Amino acid sequence: MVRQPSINAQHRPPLSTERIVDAALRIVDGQGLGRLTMRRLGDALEVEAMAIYHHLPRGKEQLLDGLVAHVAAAPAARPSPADAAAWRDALRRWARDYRARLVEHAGVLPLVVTRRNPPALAETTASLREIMRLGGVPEDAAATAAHTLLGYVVGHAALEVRGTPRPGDADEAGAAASTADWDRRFTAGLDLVLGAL
Amino acid sequence: MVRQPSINAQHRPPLSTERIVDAALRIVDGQGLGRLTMRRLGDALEVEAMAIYHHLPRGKEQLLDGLVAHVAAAPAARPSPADAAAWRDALRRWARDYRARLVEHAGVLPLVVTRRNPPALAETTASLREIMRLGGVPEDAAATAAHTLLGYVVGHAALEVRGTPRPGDADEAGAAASTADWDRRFTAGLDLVLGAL
DNA sequence: ACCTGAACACCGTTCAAGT
DNA sequence: ACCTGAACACCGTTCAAGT
Repeated sequence: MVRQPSINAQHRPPLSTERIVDAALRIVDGQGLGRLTMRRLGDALEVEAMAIYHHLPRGKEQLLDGLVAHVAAAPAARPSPADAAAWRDALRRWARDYRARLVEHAGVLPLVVTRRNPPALAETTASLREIMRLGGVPEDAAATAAHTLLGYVVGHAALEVRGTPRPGDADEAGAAASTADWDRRFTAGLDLVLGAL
Repeated sequence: MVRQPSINAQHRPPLSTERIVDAALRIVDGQGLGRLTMRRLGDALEVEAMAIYHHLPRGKEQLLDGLVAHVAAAPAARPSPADAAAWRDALRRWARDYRARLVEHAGVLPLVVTRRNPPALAETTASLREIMRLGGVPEDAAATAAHTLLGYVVGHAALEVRGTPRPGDADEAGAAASTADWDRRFTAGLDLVLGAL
């Protein structure tokens, strides 16, 4: 029986930034941000924690930046030329998608919401302004609208997370609002905001 | 020369929950949330870290809850009966005050925004609904308005923090938006939202 | 009742060393 | 180039002990 050079080197995909961030996101979604440690992340990847630093030289800071980028990346699907007049519907679709992604990864929300990153934020608002520019909305009205809409979406997602008891806490079936309540509230508020633009 | 029984016991105010939370807030405002540790907090209070647990049995969790309560406490000044018709102005005042407090304590914002606390959130929205109830706004319109407004205020505050480079980072005088820009954006968006209610 | 000191089980990160 | 192992300087928290 021929001895393998290493148990691991054979049937394990090599480490990569993408695999690392994916594993980190899985830990955060499943166990919460507080349980994301370099050592646990190493375990999940079947690697010593220190191997991660070879791919993320800035360490945990860079890992958290990667999580934010993965969740908050703004793929504001630009409307096809034919739809240009329907910019309001395009904004509505974008808002619903963005909110869904934020709430789905509630554990990352504290990072998305407050990590200082002016360039990433500028990119998001720019893509919103582009939708409105194609729809013929004046520049400065579009700039205000972009910040207002993004603020509402991000803020409401935060309220939803804040207003939902942790699974396993008390009063889970008590006075707390249900998912359906939050859906309704988000839609109602979104209609208000879009109507005002 | 008479020996003092203890250097500290004499001229030091006794520890209290309030003093602890105040000192913690000073550390967070001055150095950031990441530098708030029980040991550093003990130093600031001229006490061993372990003494804090006598006043906050739930430890750091309770400390963070205290910070959130201190910053996000919603003193929605209820309008005097004479002002009841001016509920829109009352909401505007409330929104400006709340936003100012959030931005002033930017370091606590990640906690305010996402710490699960349904009762505290319900209290805030209830006080907003009360302002509108006195102004004669129908119940369910007021409920939607309260969530929309609160979502906008919290979300915009988060955008401001996210869009402001840390003091000492690069491009501080570069492409980043100024305080005046953010003030203008907040006011413009607030007018949009209030106009839609 | 209030605080201390030592200890425990963790962290993130460095660095020299292995392959 | 990529990963490991030991080590360092921290964490939050417990517990017995002091006053």
